Amino acid sequence: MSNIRRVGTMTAAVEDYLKTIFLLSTRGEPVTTGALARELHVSSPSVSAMMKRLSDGHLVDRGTGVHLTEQGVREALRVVRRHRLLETFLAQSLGMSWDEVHVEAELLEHALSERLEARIDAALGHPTRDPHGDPIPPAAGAHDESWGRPLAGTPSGSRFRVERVSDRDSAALRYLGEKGIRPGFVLEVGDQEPYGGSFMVRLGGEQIALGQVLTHLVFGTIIEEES
Amino acid sequence: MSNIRRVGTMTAAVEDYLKTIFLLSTRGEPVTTGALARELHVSSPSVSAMMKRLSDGHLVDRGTGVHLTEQGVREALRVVRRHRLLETFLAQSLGMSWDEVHVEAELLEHALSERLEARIDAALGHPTRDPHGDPIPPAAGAHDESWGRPLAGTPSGSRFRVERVSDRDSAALRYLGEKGIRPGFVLEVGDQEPYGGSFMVRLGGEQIALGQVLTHLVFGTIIEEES
DNA sequence: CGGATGAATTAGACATGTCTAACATCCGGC
DNA sequence: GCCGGATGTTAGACATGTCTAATTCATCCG
Ligand SMILES: [Mn+2]
Ligand SMILES: [Mn+2]
Ligand SMILES: [Mn+2]
Ligand SMILES: [Mn+2]
Repeated sequence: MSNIRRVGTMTAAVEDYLKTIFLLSTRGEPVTTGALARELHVSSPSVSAMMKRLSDGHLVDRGTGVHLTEQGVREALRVVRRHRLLETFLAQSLGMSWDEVHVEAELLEHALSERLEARIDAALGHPTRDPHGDPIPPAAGAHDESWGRPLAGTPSGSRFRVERVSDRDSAALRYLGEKGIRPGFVLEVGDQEPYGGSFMVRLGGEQIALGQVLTHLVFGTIIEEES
Repeated sequence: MSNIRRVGTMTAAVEDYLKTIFLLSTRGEPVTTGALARELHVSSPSVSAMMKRLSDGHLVDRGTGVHLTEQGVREALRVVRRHRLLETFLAQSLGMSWDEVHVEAELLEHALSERLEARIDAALGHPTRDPHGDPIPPAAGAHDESWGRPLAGTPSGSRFRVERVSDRDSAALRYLGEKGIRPGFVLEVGDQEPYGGSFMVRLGGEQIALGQVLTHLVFGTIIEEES
């Protein structure tokens, strides 16, 4: 009856699996039973069972690890699009902070009709990035999910433009947001303090010390010095 | 895993059953297995099974028909509140027409967190009526769900203020909306054409003929002539 | 009073999605 | 070449929510 399913076999669970497979693989991480179980907070037998279902439904192929089929990618992109559009909407139109929107979007993404998706997209002026800098897949056409390089390991003295910040860790997001580290801002990279200490960066005259964990959540590019 | 459930036993299905029981009973209709099956588009054994579960969970009592317990009413009101807040939001903030919002809200109502509910409520300025004139239950405190009287049977010559329009029939809503029949407007009631013909009303100088079905979807009060 | 009718429940099945416990398999190190 | 540990799958169970078919039960009518 009035369930949260849409076309054919697309349930909230299937959508979350597809999305997670997509994100893991575009991050270059191996897509294994274990990785999916960890990521989705389910047991590995649950993942095994779901992979069987997705495979039967021609949404994934199984060789070494799991790979989305063309149709699987298409469905995954639809979910990712809804997720990121919703995050953008919640932040922009309802004033939610960037560390709150992910959890909300995680639920709403499964209940968003195509019509409402189009309305939100239009109301926002067809945005291409969500509040964390994640690219929003277009309704139709190609999508580029490249991550740039992590802030970790950036050589001292370079200038680093922040492009994306991982939205997984809400507390870290809040912390980074307070420090002003958001997509679009440029950091002057300083030294890594010895023995796994803080990573020093400068933003608008302010000196900021970032713990190891944080430098692996911030992605962007090194700006070539225009001499 | 990331399911659409919230506290304890509250699933989308349970929420829809509670809401439907609440609406049937406040409309004064008998709340029977058959009525619920019809209303929710499920078989009667499905309803029987769910009534057993709700009864075990102390959400309903079963004597002649089904009755919500105090806790059942509380939960039902929470769902109705979310539904109507969402309808109001979709209409007001996203420009959806009043015949589109019900279907959307039917899905979203199960995925709305308390936090987001509060945001939407605040953004709208704590509205008390949804686009169809249905009262929005407050987050806490008493709620009045009275329906007024149907337009059908209103004596010729009286003035009738439209207060609520049933949101069940989308096509009828669109039609009524085009004619300008919305909550807040006052109709001058004319004659019922013979043999089950149209019901004639006048709105802002315009003569409108309403079919039988429509006059049972419009509710309001007769205005006492201020002489 | 007995049968037809209709409403509700019971019985039994299935799909989805999860779990734990047990088993299989692979791979690196010795 | 075998062995232990990690990784993954199978087996079996359970909760939720739905269905169809069969049964029960009350009621109404002749
Ligand atoms: Mn999700
Ligand atoms: Mn994001
Ligand atoms: Mn619903
Ligand atoms: Mn409504």
